[in-house]
Amino acid sequence: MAENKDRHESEPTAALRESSLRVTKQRVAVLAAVCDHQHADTETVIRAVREILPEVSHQAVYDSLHTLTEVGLVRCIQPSGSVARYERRIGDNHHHLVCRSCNLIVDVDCAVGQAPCLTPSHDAGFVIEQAEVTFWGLCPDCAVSAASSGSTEPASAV
Amino acid sequence: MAENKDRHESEPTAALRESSLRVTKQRVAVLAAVCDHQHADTETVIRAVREILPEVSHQAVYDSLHTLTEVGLVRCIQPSGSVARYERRIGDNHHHLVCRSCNLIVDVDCAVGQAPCLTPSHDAGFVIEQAEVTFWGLCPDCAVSAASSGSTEPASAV
DNA sequence: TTCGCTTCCTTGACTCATTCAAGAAAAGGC
DNA sequence: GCCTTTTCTTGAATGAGTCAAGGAAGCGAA
Repeated sequence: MAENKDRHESEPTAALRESSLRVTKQRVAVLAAVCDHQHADTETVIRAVREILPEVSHQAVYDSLHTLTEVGLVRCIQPSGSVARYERRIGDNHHHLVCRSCNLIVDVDCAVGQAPCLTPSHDAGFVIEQAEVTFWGLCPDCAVSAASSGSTEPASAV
Repeated sequence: MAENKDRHESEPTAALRESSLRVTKQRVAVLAAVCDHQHADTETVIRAVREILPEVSHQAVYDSLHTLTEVGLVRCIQPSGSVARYERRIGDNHHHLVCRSCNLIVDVDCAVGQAPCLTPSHDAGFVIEQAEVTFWGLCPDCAVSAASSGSTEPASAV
């Protein structure tokens, strides 16, 4: 228990200090929760944090997530039709596969090296900072279900 | 006025019929509004529709937008942190430039021909149907403001 | 043109993620 | 340990979007 907690706290604590943020147990817990639950939505983060700090307010979690996003310790992604989701993997240029059926999100490395699709055919005069690529489709499980049920609809069971 | 209205109604009407949808004045007006206001959010569409049909309900606009999206007459996009936005240009494989400062959205053609970034380095077993690419940056106006104010912050004036 | 079935629209209430605001509590430099 | 500043708690509010029921309109057939 204790060693588990220590393992979780040491890295987030160091990360907070490196970013010149005050180290509060709420922030440490939020950062650890995002580490443990990749692509978690805010509600999942709140539940995870409350396993360690039962009395934490949802506002503290929202504030922490915003602050951590601002300094770049976590990244916020929001596929169409989804609430905000957070991930700890940052800095590398990776993108996301999203399952249309079960909403599973999976990381994928960039297809074309470091700066993948960072070159639109015509940039309309924009100064481009970042390319965000989302692949929509069916995850392996849902694809199998759809195939075995003989249609592209997600299968209910069997 | 009248000819303007006719010009707007004839194309949407035909499009609705081709998609086997009932032609209602609400749907015609919604489709025309999306044509006239590329990347409009729902509120903008409602306002535009009410210039023609002052009594239209917001629910009718929501329903129409959903139906039109379902049959593929319009496309719904939702950049992170933005509400749903709709566009009439569909079928081609184009992507979007979004200005971080003023939220302007501009279409860009696909960088790599027809199926641009449709090949992630590792597909994790997903059956991929579509790649959605969003380029984040600064539009020409905001880039100029930022440069002339000597920082990357959006300039307030001057 | 009228009839009748089906789909669509209006009305009004509701959900839920997210934000706002004010005061209490905690972090961290001295 | 003290004091200032930042952060957290509490509680209410906002706003995009959804749900549900009944009335209205589209459109194919007669």
